Amino acid sequence: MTSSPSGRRAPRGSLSAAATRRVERPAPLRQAVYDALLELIVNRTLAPGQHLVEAELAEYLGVSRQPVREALQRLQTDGWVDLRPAQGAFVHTPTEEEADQLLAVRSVLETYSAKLAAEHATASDVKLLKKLQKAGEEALVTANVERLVKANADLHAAVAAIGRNKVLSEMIGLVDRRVRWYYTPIARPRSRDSWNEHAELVAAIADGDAERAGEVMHNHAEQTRQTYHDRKTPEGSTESD
Amino acid sequence: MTSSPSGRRAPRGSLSAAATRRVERPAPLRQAVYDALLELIVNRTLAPGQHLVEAELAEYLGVSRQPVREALQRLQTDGWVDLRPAQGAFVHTPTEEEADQLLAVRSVLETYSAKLAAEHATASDVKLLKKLQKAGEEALVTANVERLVKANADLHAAVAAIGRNKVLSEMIGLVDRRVRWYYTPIARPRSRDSWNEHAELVAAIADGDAERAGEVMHNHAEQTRQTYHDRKTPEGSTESD
DNA sequence: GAAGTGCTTTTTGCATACCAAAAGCTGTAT
DNA sequence: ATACAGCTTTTGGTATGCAAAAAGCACTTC
Repeated sequence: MTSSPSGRRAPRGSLSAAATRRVERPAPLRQAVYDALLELIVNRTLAPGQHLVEAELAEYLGVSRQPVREALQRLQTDGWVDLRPAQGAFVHTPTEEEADQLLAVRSVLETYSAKLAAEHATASDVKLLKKLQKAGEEALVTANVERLVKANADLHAAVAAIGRNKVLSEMIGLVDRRVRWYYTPIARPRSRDSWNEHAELVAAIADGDAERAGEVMHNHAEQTRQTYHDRKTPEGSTESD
Repeated sequence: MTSSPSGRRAPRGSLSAAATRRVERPAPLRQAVYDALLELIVNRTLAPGQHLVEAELAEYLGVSRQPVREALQRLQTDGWVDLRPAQGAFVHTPTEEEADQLLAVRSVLETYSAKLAAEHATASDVKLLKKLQKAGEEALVTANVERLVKANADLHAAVAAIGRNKVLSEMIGLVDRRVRWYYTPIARPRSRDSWNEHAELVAAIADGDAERAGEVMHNHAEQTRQTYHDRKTPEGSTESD
């Protein structure tokens, strides 16, 4: 029972190099499961409407039902799956209405975020933004959709972080991820305009012009919303990848 | 998909009077536990910082650990408790910074909500608002804090509902509840002003004046925020502004 | 007496097993 | 075929066990 001298925990006393990192997190399994399932949902491996059976997921992921259940419940509160009372989890099927509402909320949150960013941005913040902007424009020329989407997400996240409002950042993170899920399949043609607007946004933030930053972001978000609407009624084409 | 006209919705018996009620919900236990714990937190039975032991809560509530765990995890994602990796749940301790951030987010969400309400309000919507306004003013004369808080919450929720944006409503619900948790203990002196502003808001919505409704709501929220700040600086404070 | 040390206890996190109830499916009798 | 009955699958919850981590305690040592 009390075997081995395995109790050689890190020295409690003079921490010495302890400052570097907090050792290793036990890495809560449910979090890993959550990430895995979210990935599967976002990349359409698990299709909207699909029934997710706990036991299957558990076996597939090599864990027991418990962490799967907990992950599914969190996925529900974040809007990725629907938990029907006695039937289990189904991948959420986004409706047009819901997408529009999400885009609207995103618009107001991001607009505020841009204002805050303009008010708080330091020189190094601006530097980071310009770096991200450049990365985005490079992705633009390679026409790599995945990279573009990521660059876009990174820039928006950076703006939110600069605003120094964690509550806001977190919300934007949640909303944006879902919006991106809906929007990604049709994101192609707007990229160029989008990054021009980003450039304008970065400039406004660099100038510390909150009013203008907010305005630019608002227009940016509304453009996206408009694009979504224009695009959504061609024919039910499932263009995946 | 579900639009198949055949509607094979299991007609087990010809429904008879089934239309009235959806039978009885199986009543998901974790939800009941969630509600119970939230109530205990909000009314300060469980104090901020307190360590919540799964087994204790389970016994206290007469359920097993599992639903308690699930409730605690949802309480975490909603910001009511902190789940420390290997130590369990602690009632969240709100910081001044966080409260302010929450108030700021609430402000922008509510402002948008008011605009939407003004755009969408029907005659019966306005009627409801006026009813709630009246209820609030009655609570005002009785000086019953609890009733006042509830009336306030009801009115804001009604405005959000009128806006017809579910995503927004839900978010406002989450944010407002937390704000109220922080704010309730100091809600006294502003009630009168607050309800005057509510009256103005209702009037603007009734007129369908989105611009004005948004403005009124914005001022209303910012006033609340200001009150919160004024109140929490009794003596020489370290204002980081 | 103070400080550092190991040991025990507590609690979480996950696995496993089991069961009742509900929803879905299937097969059979009429 | 249709309606009914029974079977199967799946959830939601209980109970239990256990490894690992944190906290608390007691004990030794200086």
